[in-house]
Amino acid sequence: MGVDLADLVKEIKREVQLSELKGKKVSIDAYNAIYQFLTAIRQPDGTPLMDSQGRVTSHLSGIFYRTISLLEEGVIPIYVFDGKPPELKAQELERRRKIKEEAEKKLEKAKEEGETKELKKYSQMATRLTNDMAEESKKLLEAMGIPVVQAPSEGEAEAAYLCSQGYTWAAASQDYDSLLFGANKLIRNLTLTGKRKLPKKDVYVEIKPELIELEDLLKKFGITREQLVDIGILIGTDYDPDGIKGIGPVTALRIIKKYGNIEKAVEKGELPKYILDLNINEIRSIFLNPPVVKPEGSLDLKEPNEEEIKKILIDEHNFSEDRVTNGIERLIKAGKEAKGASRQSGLDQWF
DNA sequence: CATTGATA
DNA sequence: TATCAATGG
Repeated sequence: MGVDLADLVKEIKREVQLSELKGKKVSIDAYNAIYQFLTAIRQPDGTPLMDSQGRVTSHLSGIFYRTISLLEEGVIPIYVFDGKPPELKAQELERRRKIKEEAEKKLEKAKEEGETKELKKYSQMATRLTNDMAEESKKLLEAMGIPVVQAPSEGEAEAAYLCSQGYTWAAASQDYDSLLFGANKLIRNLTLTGKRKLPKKDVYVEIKPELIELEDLLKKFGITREQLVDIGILIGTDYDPDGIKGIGPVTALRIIKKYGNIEKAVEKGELPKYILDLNINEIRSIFLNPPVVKPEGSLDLKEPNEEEIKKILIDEHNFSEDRVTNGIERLIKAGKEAKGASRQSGLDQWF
């Protein structure tokens, strides 16, 4: 979910060519990416890819092939995994859990009635990202020689930190929260095919990677990051999911620009008093001063462990040997070239 | 979502 | 060689 800044961001976002990212590192919110794979990589009837034991493998397919393709484009992905969520996220997590439960019930019903459309819709809604999936994704990436960072708390916060400290050129996620966490650059729709099907119909639309620069956003609206966070709180974040009733991005922007911050706006009677009970300062702190860690290793590509990749994908999850072997070949070749491109971009010399 | 294979 | 539906696990 995350904060819905679409209406504000649309003013300054721009398309970005994958070629512009050549030789650059990008920190990727792993949960965000994996979840995307789990919902998107499915058969027409909504069934995800599964191994012979019925375990879902859509995420492994997505990670394996997309990572290789990114590397072939010269982009070096750094996957950042979530740690322990902030206490204030409990309500949002509970809300999501309930939605999943409802979706599972509706899915069972759709199964009985054999409604293909409903079946697909609810099986996507019922998608869960388990710990096992995250751990196995991490293992696969490590076997591929791709840098993995374990965040102490929110992965998105860590990915933003890596970007703001220059470890990565940009942070990739579908959520705008990255901007509140301080990522200088956010890339949305970091995909290769550029095709995505619309939720309802079987229509495909062109989806191109887009770049949003924090500085452009703040300049455009004449606000600080602190004020952007206040705007987020009014709209609603994972830590106050409902936001303030009746206040969307435009109103929130107007109010914060006019009064400077939430407290002043409440004081002047522009916002209801109950907002002050929302742990505003704690939410601000989550975005402005989140728990993050310096990456342990070098964030450089390593030699792929061919045997380990094959063990995970072929032996344990029934991937086609031909496809995996071919993928590993591409991976090795692209890895070497990407390293070269990284050296040329000069980004490495900072460290 | 990404790749493959059929089609022209 | 380009396009698109089918397939992947």
